[in-house]
Amino acid sequence: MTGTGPSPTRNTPQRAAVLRALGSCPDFVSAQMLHARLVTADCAVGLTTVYRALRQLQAAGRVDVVRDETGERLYRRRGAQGHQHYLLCRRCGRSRPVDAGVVERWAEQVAETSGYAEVEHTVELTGVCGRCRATAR
Amino acid sequence: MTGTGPSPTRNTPQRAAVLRALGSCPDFVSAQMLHARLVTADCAVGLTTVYRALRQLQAAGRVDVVRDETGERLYRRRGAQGHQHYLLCRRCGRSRPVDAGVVERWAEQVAETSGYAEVEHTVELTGVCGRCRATAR
DNA sequence: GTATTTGCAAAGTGTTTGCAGAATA
DNA sequence: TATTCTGCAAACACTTTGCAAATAC
Repeated sequence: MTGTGPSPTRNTPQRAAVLRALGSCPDFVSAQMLHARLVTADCAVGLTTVYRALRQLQAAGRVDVVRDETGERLYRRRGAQGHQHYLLCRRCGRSRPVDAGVVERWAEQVAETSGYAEVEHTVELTGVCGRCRATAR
Repeated sequence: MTGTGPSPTRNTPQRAAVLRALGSCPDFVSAQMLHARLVTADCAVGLTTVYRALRQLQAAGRVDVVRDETGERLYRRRGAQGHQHYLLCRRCGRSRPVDAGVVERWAEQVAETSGYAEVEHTVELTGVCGRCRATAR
Protein backbone atom coordinates (compact mmCIF):
# COMPACT_ATOMS: atom_id res chain seq x y z
CA MET A 1 0.00 0.00 0.00
CA THR A 2 1.16 3.46 -0.81
CA GLY A 3 -0.13 5.09 2.36
CA THR A 4 0.27 8.78 2.98
CA GLY A 5 3.95 8.70 2.29
CA PRO A 6 6.14 11.55 3.41
CA SER A 7 5.71 13.12 -0.03
CA PRO A 8 8.96 12.93 -1.95
CA THR A 9 10.84 16.17 -2.02
CA ARG A 10 13.49 17.07 -4.51
CA ASN A 11 16.32 19.39 -3.96
CA THR A 12 15.94 22.32 -6.26
CA PRO A 13 17.78 25.62 -6.27
CA GLN A 14 14.49 27.45 -5.81
CA ARG A 15 13.61 25.69 -2.59
CA ALA A 16 17.07 26.19 -1.30
CA ALA A 17 16.78 29.88 -2.11
CA VAL A 18 13.49 30.21 -0.27
CA LEU A 19 14.85 28.47 2.77
CA ARG A 20 17.99 30.54 2.73
CA ALA A 21 16.08 33.80 2.35
CA LEU A 22 13.81 32.76 5.17
CA GLY A 23 16.77 31.99 7.35
CA SER A 24 18.27 35.38 6.70
CA CYS A 25 15.13 37.10 7.97
CA PRO A 26 15.24 37.45 11.72
CA ASP A 27 11.57 38.36 11.74
CA PHE A 28 8.31 37.25 10.27
CA VAL A 29 7.91 37.82 6.56
CA SER A 30 5.08 37.35 4.14
CA ALA A 31 5.31 35.23 1.02
CA GLN A 32 5.13 38.41 -1.03
CA MET A 33 7.96 40.08 0.86
CA LEU A 34 10.07 36.99 0.54
CA HIS A 35 9.42 36.84 -3.16
CA ALA A 36 10.34 40.50 -3.60
CA ARG A 37 13.51 39.91 -1.67
CA LEU A 38 14.47 36.97 -3.83
CA VAL A 39 13.82 38.93 -6.98
CA THR A 40 15.88 41.85 -5.75
CA ALA A 41 18.74 39.50 -5.04
CA ASP A 42 19.83 37.78 -8.22
CA CYS A 43 18.06 34.52 -7.48
CA ALA A 44 14.58 35.06 -8.87
CA VAL A 45 11.93 32.51 -7.99
CA GLY A 46 8.33 32.47 -9.09
CA LEU A 47 5.77 33.66 -6.59
CA THR A 48 3.88 30.43 -6.97
CA THR A 49 6.95 28.49 -6.04
CA VAL A 50 7.48 30.59 -2.95
CA TYR A 51 3.96 29.83 -1.83
CA ARG A 52 4.43 26.14 -2.48
CA ALA A 53 7.74 26.00 -0.69
CA LEU A 54 6.27 27.77 2.32
CA ARG A 55 3.33 25.45 2.50
CA GLN A 56 5.70 22.55 2.38
CA LEU A 57 7.82 23.97 5.15
CA GLN A 58 4.75 24.60 7.23
CA ALA A 59 3.58 21.02 6.76
CA ALA A 60 7.02 19.85 7.79
CA GLY A 61 6.84 22.04 10.88
CA ARG A 62 9.90 23.98 9.94
CA VAL A 63 8.30 27.42 10.08
CA ASP A 64 5.99 29.24 12.46
CA VAL A 65 3.06 30.95 10.85
CA VAL A 66 1.05 33.87 12.13
CA ARG A 67 -1.40 36.26 10.55
CA ASP A 68 -1.14 39.99 10.56
CA GLU A 69 -4.25 42.08 11.07
CA THR A 70 -5.14 42.04 7.39
CA GLY A 71 -5.13 38.27 7.36
CA GLU A 72 -1.88 37.96 5.44
CA ARG A 73 0.23 35.01 6.51
CA LEU A 74 3.66 35.69 7.94
CA TYR A 75 6.37 33.03 8.16
CA ARG A 76 9.42 32.58 10.28
CA ARG A 77 11.94 29.81 10.30
CA ARG A 78 11.67 27.72 13.42
CA GLY A 79 14.49 26.68 15.71
CA ALA A 80 15.03 23.18 16.98
CA GLN A 81 12.58 22.92 19.86
CA GLY A 82 9.31 23.34 18.02
CA HIS A 83 6.28 25.46 18.74
CA GLN A 84 7.08 28.96 19.90
CA HIS A 85 5.12 32.17 20.49
CA TYR A 86 6.17 35.71 19.71
CA LEU A 87 5.58 39.32 20.51
CA LEU A 88 5.45 41.24 17.25
CA CYS A 89 5.85 44.92 16.60
CA ARG A 90 2.87 46.24 14.68
CA ARG A 91 4.94 48.99 13.08
CA CYS A 92 8.17 47.36 11.97
CA GLY A 93 7.41 43.67 12.23
CA ARG A 94 10.23 42.99 14.65
CA SER A 95 9.55 40.00 16.80
CA ARG A 96 10.84 38.49 19.98
CA PRO A 97 10.05 35.06 21.33
CA VAL A 98 8.16 34.97 24.59
CA ASP A 99 7.84 32.23 27.12
CA ALA A 100 4.31 30.96 26.91
CA GLY A 101 4.57 28.00 29.21
CA VAL A 102 1.66 29.30 31.23
CA VAL A 103 -0.50 29.44 28.17
CA GLU A 104 0.53 25.98 27.03
CA ARG A 105 -0.54 24.51 30.32
CA TRP A 106 -3.76 26.48 30.32
CA ALA A 107 -4.58 25.26 26.83
CA GLU A 108 -3.95 21.67 27.84
CA GLN A 109 -6.19 22.01 30.81
CA VAL A 110 -9.00 23.51 28.77
CA ALA A 111 -8.58 20.70 26.29
CA GLU A 112 -9.03 18.12 29.02
CA THR A 113 -12.05 19.65 30.68
CA SER A 114 -13.93 20.81 27.64
CA GLY A 115 -14.90 17.62 25.92
CA TYR A 116 -13.33 18.88 22.72
CA ALA A 117 -10.77 16.73 20.94
CA GLU A 118 -7.63 17.70 19.12
CA VAL A 119 -7.52 21.10 20.73
CA GLU A 120 -5.03 23.48 19.19
CA HIS A 121 -4.19 26.99 20.19
CA THR A 122 -3.02 30.18 18.61
CA VAL A 123 -1.60 32.97 20.69
CA GLU A 124 -0.51 36.24 19.20
CA LEU A 125 0.90 39.20 21.03
CA THR A 126 1.40 42.46 19.22
CA GLY A 127 2.64 45.83 20.38
CA VAL A 128 4.90 48.69 19.45
CA CYS A 129 8.57 48.05 20.07
CA GLY A 130 10.87 50.45 21.85
CA ARG A 131 12.60 51.62 18.72
CA CYS A 132 9.37 52.42 16.94
CA ARG A 133 8.07 54.24 20.00
CA ALA A 134 11.17 56.41 19.97
CA THR A 135 10.99 57.11 16.26
CA ALA A 136 7.69 58.10 14.68
CA ARG A 137 5.14 59.08 17.23
CA MET B 1 -13.28 72.34 15.85
CA THR B 2 -14.71 69.22 14.41
CA GLY B 3 -12.42 66.74 16.08
CA THR B 4 -12.73 63.05 15.55
CA GLY B 5 -16.35 62.96 16.45
CA PRO B 6 -17.97 59.67 17.39
CA SER B 7 -19.10 59.29 13.77
CA PRO B 8 -22.82 59.88 13.46
CA THR B 9 -24.83 56.74 13.14
CA ARG B 10 -28.30 56.56 11.76
CA ASN B 11 -30.84 53.95 12.58
CA THR B 12 -31.64 52.06 9.46
CA PRO B 13 -33.61 48.86 9.06
CA GLN B 14 -30.58 47.23 7.48
CA ARG B 15 -28.36 47.80 10.46
CA ALA B 16 -31.07 46.63 12.78
CA ALA B 17 -31.43 43.50 10.68
CA VAL B 18 -27.72 42.77 10.81
CA LEU B 19 -27.60 43.21 14.53
CA ARG B 20 -30.68 41.09 15.02
CA ALA B 21 -29.35 38.31 12.80
CA LEU B 22 -26.07 38.45 14.64
CA GLY B 23 -27.87 38.20 17.95
CA SER B 24 -29.76 35.15 16.80
CA CYS B 25 -26.54 33.32 16.02
CA PRO B 26 -25.17 31.66 19.12
CA ASP B 27 -21.89 31.05 17.33
CA PHE B 28 -19.40 32.83 15.18
CA VAL B 29 -20.55 33.63 11.67
CA SER B 30 -18.87 35.13 8.65
CA ALA B 31 -20.14 38.18 6.86
CA GLN B 32 -21.05 35.97 3.94
CA MET B 33 -23.04 33.53 6.07
CA LEU B 34 -24.82 36.39 7.74
CA HIS B 35 -25.70 37.88 4.39
CA ALA B 36 -27.00 34.56 3.10
CA ARG B 37 -29.09 34.20 6.22
CA LEU B 38 -30.59 37.64 5.80
CA VAL B 39 -31.41 36.98 2.18
CA THR B 40 -33.05 33.68 3.03
CA ALA B 41 -35.18 35.44 5.59
CA ASP B 42 -37.29 38.10 3.94
CA CYS B 43 -35.12 40.99 5.01
CA ALA B 44 -32.52 41.20 2.25
CA VAL B 45 -29.56 43.45 2.83
CA GLY B 46 -26.69 44.13 0.47
CA LEU B 47 -23.47 42.31 1.15
CA THR B 48 -21.62 45.59 1.20
CA THR B 49 -23.90 46.85 3.89
CA VAL B 50 -23.34 43.78 5.98
CA TYR B 51 -19.60 44.34 5.80
CA ARG B 52 -20.00 47.99 6.72
CA ALA B 53 -22.28 47.25 9.61
CA LEU B 54 -19.89 44.65 10.97
CA ARG B 55 -16.95 46.98 10.75
CA GLN B 56 -18.94 49.55 12.62
CA LEU B 57 -19.88 47.08 15.30
CA GLN B 58 -16.30 45.97 15.62
CA ALA B 59 -15.13 49.56 16.02
CA ALA B 60 -17.77 50.04 18.68
CA GLY B 61 -16.56 46.93 20.45
CA ARG B 62 -19.91 45.22 20.19
CA VAL B 63 -18.66 42.09 18.47
CA ASP B 64 -15.77 39.71 18.95
CA VAL B 65 -13.86 38.87 15.83
CA VAL B 66 -11.76 35.82 15.10
CA ARG B 67 -10.34 34.32 11.96
CA ASP B 68 -10.86 30.81 10.74
CA GLU B 69 -7.99 28.89 9.23
CA THR B 70 -8.62 30.26 5.75
CA GLY B 71 -8.33 33.80 7.05
CA GLU B 72 -12.03 34.57 6.82
CA ARG B 73 -13.31 36.82 9.59
CA LEU B 74 -15.95 35.44 11.92
CA TYR B 75 -18.12 37.65 14.11
CA ARG B 76 -20.03 37.10 17.28
CA ARG B 77 -22.09 39.53 19.27
CA ARG B 78 -20.45 40.40 22.54
CA GLY B 79 -22.06 40.34 25.95
CA ALA B 80 -21.78 43.12 28.49
CA GLN B 81 -18.40 42.51 30.05
CA GLY B 82 -16.19 42.95 27.05
CA HIS B 83 -13.30 40.90 25.79
CA GLN B 84 -13.89 37.17 25.82
CA HIS B 85 -12.12 34.12 24.45
CA TYR B 86 -13.65 31.02 22.91
CA LEU B 87 -13.07 27.41 22.09
CA LEU B 88 -14.34 26.79 18.58
CA CYS B 89 -15.23 23.55 16.87
CA ARG B 90 -13.33 23.22 13.63
CA ARG B 91 -16.06 21.08 12.09
CA CYS B 92 -19.34 22.75 12.97
CA GLY B 93 -18.25 26.15 14.21
CA ARG B 94 -19.88 25.71 17.59
CA SER B 95 -18.19 27.81 20.23
CA ARG B 96 -18.03 27.99 23.96
CA PRO B 97 -16.55 30.76 26.04
CA VAL B 98 -13.54 29.80 28.12
CA ASP B 99 -12.07 31.47 31.12
CA ALA B 100 -8.80 32.98 30.03
CA GLY B 101 -7.92 34.89 33.16
CA VAL B 102 -4.56 33.18 33.30
CA VAL B 103 -3.77 34.29 29.81
CA GLU B 104 -4.90 37.84 30.46
CA ARG B 105 -2.54 38.13 33.37
CA TRP B 106 0.28 36.53 31.42
CA ALA B 107 -0.23 38.98 28.57
CA GLU B 108 -0.17 41.91 30.95
CA GLN B 109 3.03 40.72 32.49
CA VAL B 110 4.70 40.26 29.15
CA ALA B 111 3.56 43.73 28.20
CA GLU B 112 5.21 45.20 31.26
CA THR B 113 8.52 43.42 30.99
CA SER B 114 8.97 43.55 27.25
CA GLY B 115 9.45 47.21 26.55
CA TYR B 116 6.70 47.05 23.97
CA ALA B 117 3.81 49.49 24.21
CA GLU B 118 0.14 49.00 23.53
CA VAL B 119 0.43 45.26 23.74
CA GLU B 120 -2.63 43.41 22.55
CA HIS B 121 -3.28 39.72 22.47
CA THR B 122 -5.22 37.22 20.45
CA VAL B 123 -5.93 33.76 21.75
CA GLU B 124 -7.75 31.18 19.74
CA LEU B 125 -8.56 27.67 20.77
CA THR B 126 -9.97 25.23 18.27
CA GLY B 127 -10.90 21.60 18.53
CA VAL B 128 -13.56 19.10 17.59
CA CYS B 129 -16.64 19.18 19.77
CA GLY B 130 -18.25 16.15 21.31
CA ARG B 131 -21.16 16.07 18.91
CA CYS B 132 -18.90 16.19 15.86
CA ARG B 133 -16.69 13.51 17.30
CA ALA B 134 -19.70 11.25 17.71
CA THR B 135 -21.02 11.93 14.24
CA ALA B 136 -18.69 11.85 11.27
CA ARG B 137 -15.38 10.26 12.02
C1' DG C 1 -33.26 70.19 2.94
C1' DT C 2 -28.94 68.13 3.95
C1' DA C 3 -25.89 64.72 5.16
C1' DT C 4 -25.71 59.86 5.62
C1' DT C 5 -26.63 55.27 3.96
C1' DT C 6 -27.59 51.86 0.59
C1' DG C 7 -26.29 48.62 -2.98
C1' DC C 8 -24.70 47.55 -7.38
C1' DA C 9 -20.73 46.81 -10.11
C1' DA C 10 -15.94 46.95 -10.37
C1' DA C 11 -11.49 46.89 -8.35
C1' DG C 12 -8.17 45.03 -5.06
C1' DT C 13 -5.81 41.61 -2.08
C1' DG C 14 -3.47 37.46 -0.98
C1' DT C 15 -3.57 32.79 -2.37
C1' DT C 16 -4.40 28.60 -5.23
C1' DT C 17 -4.80 25.87 -9.52
C1' DG C 18 -4.17 24.24 -14.58
C1' DC C 19 -0.92 23.05 -17.52
C1' DA C 20 3.16 22.88 -20.73
C1' DG C 21 7.93 22.95 -20.53
C1' DA C 22 12.21 22.28 -17.66
C1' DA C 23 14.77 19.81 -14.34
C1' DT C 24 15.82 16.20 -10.92
C1' DA C 25 16.90 11.61 -9.55
C1' DT D 1 13.43 7.86 -18.55
C1' DA D 2 9.85 8.64 -15.22
C1' DT D 3 8.40 11.90 -11.92
C1' DT D 4 8.52 15.95 -9.80
C1' DC D 5 9.01 20.84 -10.02
C1' DT D 6 8.65 25.46 -12.03
C1' DG D 7 6.24 29.49 -13.39
C1' DC D 8 3.05 31.93 -16.12
C1' DA D 9 -1.70 33.11 -16.55
C1' DA D 10 -6.14 32.52 -15.00
C1' DA D 11 -9.21 31.43 -11.34
C1' DC D 12 -10.79 32.13 -6.50
C1' DA D 13 -12.74 33.93 -2.18
C1' DC D 14 -13.18 37.57 0.78
C1' DT D 15 -13.27 42.38 1.26
C1' DT D 16 -13.24 47.28 -0.07
C1' DT D 17 -14.33 51.31 -2.97
C1' DG D 18 -16.80 54.57 -6.47
C1' DC D 19 -20.87 56.52 -7.23
C1' DA D 20 -25.88 57.58 -8.08
C1' DA D 21 -30.26 56.91 -6.01
C1' DA D 22 -32.79 56.34 -1.70
C1' DT D 23 -33.38 57.44 3.10
C1' DA D 24 -33.09 59.19 7.89
C1' DC D 25 -32.96 63.14 10.59
